[in-house]
Amino acid sequence: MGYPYKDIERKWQEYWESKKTFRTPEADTSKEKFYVLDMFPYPSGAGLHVGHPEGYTATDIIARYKRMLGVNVLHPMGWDAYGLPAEQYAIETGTHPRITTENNIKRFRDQLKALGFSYDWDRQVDTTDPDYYKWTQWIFLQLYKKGLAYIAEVPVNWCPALGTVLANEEVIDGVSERGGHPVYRRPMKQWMLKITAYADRLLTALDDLDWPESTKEMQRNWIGRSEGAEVDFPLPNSDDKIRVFTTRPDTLFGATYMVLAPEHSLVESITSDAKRAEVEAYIKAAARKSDLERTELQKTKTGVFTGGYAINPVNGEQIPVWIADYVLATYGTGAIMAVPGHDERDYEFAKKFDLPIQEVIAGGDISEAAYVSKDGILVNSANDNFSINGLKATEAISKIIDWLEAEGIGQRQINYKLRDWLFSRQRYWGEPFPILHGEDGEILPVDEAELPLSLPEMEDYKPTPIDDDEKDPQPPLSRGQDSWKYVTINGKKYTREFNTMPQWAGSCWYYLRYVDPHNDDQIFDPAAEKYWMNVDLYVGGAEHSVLHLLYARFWHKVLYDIGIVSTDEPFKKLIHQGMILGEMEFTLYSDANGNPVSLETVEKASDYTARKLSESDVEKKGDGFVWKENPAIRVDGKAHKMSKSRGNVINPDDIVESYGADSLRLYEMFMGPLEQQKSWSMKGVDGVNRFLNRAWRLMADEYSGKLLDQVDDSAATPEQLRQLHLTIKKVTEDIENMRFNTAIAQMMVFVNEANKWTQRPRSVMEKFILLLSPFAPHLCEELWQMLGNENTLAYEGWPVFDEKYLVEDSKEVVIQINGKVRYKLQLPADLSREDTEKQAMAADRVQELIAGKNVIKVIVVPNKLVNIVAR
RNA sequence: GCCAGAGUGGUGGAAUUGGCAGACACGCCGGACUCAAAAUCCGGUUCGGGUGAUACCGAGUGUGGGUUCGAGUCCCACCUCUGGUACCA
Repeated sequence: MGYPYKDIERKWQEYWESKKTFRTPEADTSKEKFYVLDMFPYPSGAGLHVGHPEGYTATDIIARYKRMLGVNVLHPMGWDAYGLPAEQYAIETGTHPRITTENNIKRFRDQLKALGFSYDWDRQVDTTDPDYYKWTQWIFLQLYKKGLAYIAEVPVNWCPALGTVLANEEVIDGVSERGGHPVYRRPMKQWMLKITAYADRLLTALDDLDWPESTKEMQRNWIGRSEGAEVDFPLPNSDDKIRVFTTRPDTLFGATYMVLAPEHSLVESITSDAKRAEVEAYIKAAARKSDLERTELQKTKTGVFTGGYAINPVNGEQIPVWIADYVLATYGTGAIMAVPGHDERDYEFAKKFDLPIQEVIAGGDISEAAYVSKDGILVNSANDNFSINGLKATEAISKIIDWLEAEGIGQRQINYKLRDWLFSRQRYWGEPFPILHGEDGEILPVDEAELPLSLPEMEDYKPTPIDDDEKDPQPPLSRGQDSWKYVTINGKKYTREFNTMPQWAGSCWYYLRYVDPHNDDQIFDPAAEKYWMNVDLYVGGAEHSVLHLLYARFWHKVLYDIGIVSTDEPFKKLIHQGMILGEMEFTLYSDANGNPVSLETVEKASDYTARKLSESDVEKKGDGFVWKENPAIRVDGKAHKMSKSRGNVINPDDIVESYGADSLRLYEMFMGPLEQQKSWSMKGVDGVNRFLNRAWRLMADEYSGKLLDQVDDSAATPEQLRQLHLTIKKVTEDIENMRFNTAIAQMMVFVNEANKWTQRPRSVMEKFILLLSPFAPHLCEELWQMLGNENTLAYEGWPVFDEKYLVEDSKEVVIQINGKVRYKLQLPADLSREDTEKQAMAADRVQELIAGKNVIKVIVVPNKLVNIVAR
């Protein structure tokens, strides 16, 4: 039933492919360009998910629209193909990850082609292709040469289950982002990238980006700039000092004790003999905790006294030094001055261990809780030659820093939460580092001419299980063939680096390779880069708000500094498509005896049995839903994330099969605003499919596909032109603003109107087809051809809106009395303010409504409304 | 806790300079076509009054206040939800 979408879609996909309709035009500086980019997918074995076509359809509409405006469009697609699943599959089955990856890529590409996206497939990139990762390795060498890549023995996030270390950004709530395995801290020798050198630039450049505010804010928080001071606390009987970082040096007089991170280098020397056993036990226990345990146990503070003291430099008091794991070794100096009166964490710690609490800011009550404020006045903050008493915090901060600097015991300091990027992984399926290690510890970069450095062939891809805490685990590449592992240069023996790069490496710069993807001699032709960059529109999921988008910006800035790219930032405008949830589900809970219970009583769903209800079993009541059989019982109504275990996954292939690609595209755009989270509805797919059928039947016979007699060369009526131009205006504006749902709504209005016409002028219908074509390209190409056009419509001029067709002789003017609509009047268009008021007041109905009242005021908005204020 | 965003019919959502709340679609109800069903077409559909049917009246955009001739839209306070983040000194 319905229009023959299957034949049409196959036909046009073959046409576009064989004619290379969407080949990217050559860089031509005399022509405007538009670079519209999707976040390239990881080609997983599960195939395409309905979330993918959401963003891809949006960018495809923009790309097709821009082409019709005569703009040169770059609209590419590729594969972020390194990653754990292919490797894990290889470990289980022995299939080489390259094979798995190739198969998955083929499947993904077929699925994307079946959706009619206008990608230039000749420009596809694949991060696992040696022709591509050659240049990923090349960029790494540039980073190394700039001193931005270094090896360091650092505390890392070690994930035993994955057999690899992870970047801070890949650890969420103490478990790995992929797989949710526990993560432990341990020191290891690893490659690091000095992203911290770019912290300030990464932060300030955010202000000028046309990005979602939430994403910019997340990056700001992640970079975490804070201004303050470093202050030295001398130790008695020693030349050592404990240096702390604080954002509140104004509270220095309130520092009554100090805390070091358990890993701090001074812990050993400061600890008294009497406390040594206790301190060592605490350090060991802290090291053993996973980040997850550390996070979970954060409610209660732990720590031990070292037996040592330090001297508060502003008042000479000896204060005790503790160690506690609430102080992080990786932030600031790994040590803090504790001001329990004015910091919640220090307050809690001081209460628990009965440490003194000193008030230095008046205005709060520190007998119950810390008073954390910058509004109070400083008290108890003076020594023999210095005082900040009576000042507000902001003034006191700068005054005391000046004093500290003059005395040589402290200075202004800016700190960032951002850490250097841990860049090596103990995995097989990743880019090998182009680095050689001499036996004497020499680090020798591989000559650029020898790139790409390919992965060695191996049979066993398993990560090495950690055998003891002392030795660093050896990555899989250490088990490669000797011919790969060992290199002799000028008689000197070298061993290759056995770590591989993280998955983020390839995605840090793929958007640059698209401008010139087959260049063997250089990373890309600078002229092509200059023409196509920046990316004008970048669409992808919000889950990449920090990781990918921060790393890519970092690499881009480095490439800019060494003159490889011409812009400081890669992505001018960024949009996140909202997640698509499964269909709305209603759940009724029953207790152990099988009696249905109301939602309020269900605390842990596991104690109750859940039963799915259909929409017809429930009824809306108040904020929620109740069970129709017993309206006293509230049921849970919610849309959930699509997941295999929940069984609510929608496969795009099935939708294409039973409704066609155009319906899927249109539905995903019609669901609601692109950025918003939405839940799937099969009924909604029916709706847009019905619309496409109606559009088809305006022009073509449903079954034979022949052009209808009503479509002819007759002259368009003013009403037809009005409807058409209304639609041109609305659709054009909505595409520009990426409001696809309302653009589609307007086209539905047009189809409903046109359905009533007995004659449908070809000139009008052609324009409508062009408007619809970015959304439903297959259907429109077919109709376009049926109307007698020979070529693809992909490069036809976009219909131009003309105001003159919308001019009306008369306008409906709303008459309000005291702000309420009471009457409507048809008045000549562009009537003056005075005449509008005169006509409105003259109307019989208006006189009737204001009879017996005093007219106090009349507000007139010409062509629109008259509000009569009467008492 | 903190940061960001959002609360509109039975449902998804419209209403971007304050000016007819509910476009468009789903669902539902009624009708046409049909032996029947599907598909399709036509009409109705915020809620509550009111009417034979219109007309008409009242209420209504999370809650409470405010500004205004006029508030979904602006201001203040609060509630709920979604996403992010969490000992960052």
